[in-house]
Amino acid sequence: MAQVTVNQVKLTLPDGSIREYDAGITPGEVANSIATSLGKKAISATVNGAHFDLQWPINADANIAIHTMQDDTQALELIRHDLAHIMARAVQAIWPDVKVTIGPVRDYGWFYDFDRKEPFTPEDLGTIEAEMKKIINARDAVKTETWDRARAIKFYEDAGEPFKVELIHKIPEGEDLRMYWHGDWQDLCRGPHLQNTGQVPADGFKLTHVAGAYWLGDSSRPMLQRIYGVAFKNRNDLKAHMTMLEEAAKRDHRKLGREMNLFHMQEEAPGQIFWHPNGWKIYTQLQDYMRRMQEVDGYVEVNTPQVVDRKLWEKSGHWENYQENMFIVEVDEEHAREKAINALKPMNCPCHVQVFNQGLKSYRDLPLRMAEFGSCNRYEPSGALHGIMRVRGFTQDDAHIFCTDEQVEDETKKFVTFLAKVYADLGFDQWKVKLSTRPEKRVGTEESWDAAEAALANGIKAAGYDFELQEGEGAFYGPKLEFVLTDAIGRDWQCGTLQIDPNLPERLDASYVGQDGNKHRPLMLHRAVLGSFERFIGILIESHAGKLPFWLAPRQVVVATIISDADDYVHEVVAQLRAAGVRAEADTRNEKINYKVREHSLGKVPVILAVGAREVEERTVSVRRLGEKQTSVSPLDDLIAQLKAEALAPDLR
RNA sequence: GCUGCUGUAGCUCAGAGGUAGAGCACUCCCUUGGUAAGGGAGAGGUCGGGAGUUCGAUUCUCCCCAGCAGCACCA
Repeated sequence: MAQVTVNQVKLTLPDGSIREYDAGITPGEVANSIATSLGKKAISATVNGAHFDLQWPINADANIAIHTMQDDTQALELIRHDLAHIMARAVQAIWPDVKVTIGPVRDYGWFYDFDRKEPFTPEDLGTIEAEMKKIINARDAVKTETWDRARAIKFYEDAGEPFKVELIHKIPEGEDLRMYWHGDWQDLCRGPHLQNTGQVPADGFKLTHVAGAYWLGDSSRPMLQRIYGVAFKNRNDLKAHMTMLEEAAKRDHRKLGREMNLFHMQEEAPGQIFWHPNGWKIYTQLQDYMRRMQEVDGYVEVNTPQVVDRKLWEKSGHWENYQENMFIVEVDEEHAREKAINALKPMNCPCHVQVFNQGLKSYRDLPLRMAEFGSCNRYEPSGALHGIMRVRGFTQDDAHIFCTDEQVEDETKKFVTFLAKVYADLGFDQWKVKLSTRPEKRVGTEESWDAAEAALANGIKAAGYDFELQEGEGAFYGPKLEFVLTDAIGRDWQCGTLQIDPNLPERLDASYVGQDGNKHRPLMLHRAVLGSFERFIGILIESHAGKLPFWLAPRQVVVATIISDADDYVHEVVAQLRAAGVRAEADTRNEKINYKVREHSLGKVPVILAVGAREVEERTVSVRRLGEKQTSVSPLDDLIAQLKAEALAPDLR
């Protein structure tokens, strides 16, 4: 008699106990075997670190942990992923001719891309939500199978789903394809999923908006319609999330910029900023601070032209590679001695090499750290513009460090240390560093890339920081570091950067005389700490919700009268504060103190001094700090001494 | 640049095929009030720009510009 042998697998549970099962056992069955109640509560499992569907077979010894809805990470991933499918099913139920594509989970929710002629309207979102709730209430079972490629392709060709067919062609040969069914609705999907649609909380999700998105992220491919949703385990979490978004919207620098009268922008100069006195005060304070800091750190400051002949841009390579982003200036023949085509500089680097190239440089001059608060203009695509964070006219706190290969690592360490000090001074403790390595299209030898990438990695580690790797994201000439801050609603913005560039010194023929008496080519490190003043100020405003630290606040003190008999004293107080280096203004308007306090509080003025008969009499002021309800009375001289100290920039304290 | 949405007073917004309205802000008057809006009066708009349909367009249609969300881009 033939003996049937079934392989056994040993599964190790989180408590360390080991159970044996027939190979091919599913996590669902394992959960049931542990306890019926666990079987009912189970939603998925982690098997050797991978997130497993309850229906997937386990064919080898493994560590296993069964998940329930109590496990937030897994529960939310499943809920959001199932909702992506449920939404796609709802859309196809309402509009059967819509083609489906992909629908991944993302922060707080998911999206799904559809191909449909007519645009989805905001009203459609409500219709889709209602249909989704029907599907959830139907509690349809979720089933999964693996299919071979040919069968899956045939299936999607018959179903008229061309995008799915294309996706399958992108999946490596030999891999089985996992098919999922939510009820009778089918999708190609990696999984895992919940076991029935009813496990998704019907009141914990919301469709938020529709937007275009290119198929496969490729702008030469068709544009699809992407519907975004957010989902949580219950209604309260959803509500909390929506409240958080409302709060974030209040910190939007575009809104605060208007309310605090910092700047404006208008149609005639898209992507460029009209700085008002208040906003410009922030800007100049920040610039003064950076200038002092850079001087201490061994930089020299230069200033270079705005409008430069195309000849230089041809030499630097910008004319060929960057022209579509440049503002081109053609000089009218009648006014020009010779007809010339110029461009507004999009970057400072070529000009800095011109400064470097004046006179002979020795190895003793290196590293040469050349800084400029360089105004640049770039013709950014219209859709990329965003408040003052992404603009067409901006000023970088730019510098180029001319140095030798051997100096790169030390310069990197020095720079990162410098940047960290600045960020800390400005109130940023949370920032990310990304190291972008060699891209496919590149110049230079493998050895030089090895060395450059290692120098950056070692430099940043030596400074005591960790980095994320972005493979293949470097510039064509060299690797780079990006220092990333986050805005009010969680969007990342690159601020600081450090890039190694052997290319531009070569193209523009920069050289120094080495110890050996021969000419050598220096490396160039492009670097910025804030990135651009415009973007950085945008981030500053959002992260402080407009309540800037005292030294940066454009309006630091308002001295407000309670009665008009206090006018003279108020003017005296303002004069003394100004003499002490504090930005102070008088508010002697014929309004009640309540009104004045409200207005200046909304204006984010950090200190309001109220003055009535008592204060005049006693030569004191009543002090109210922004955000505090309580007031205190202080002798005028004491307060002035205190605010004078507070008004100092961090590096001057 | 692409898809969709939006554009009415300084700001936030309502409105309708018959050349516009609110609140706040602004100006003036009354009020001198002790910590987040005291009262009254007044002034303020080529309804983003251009063309078309119509007796008549700010409203409907088309084109352009700008903004917003996302995608793409980001030397």
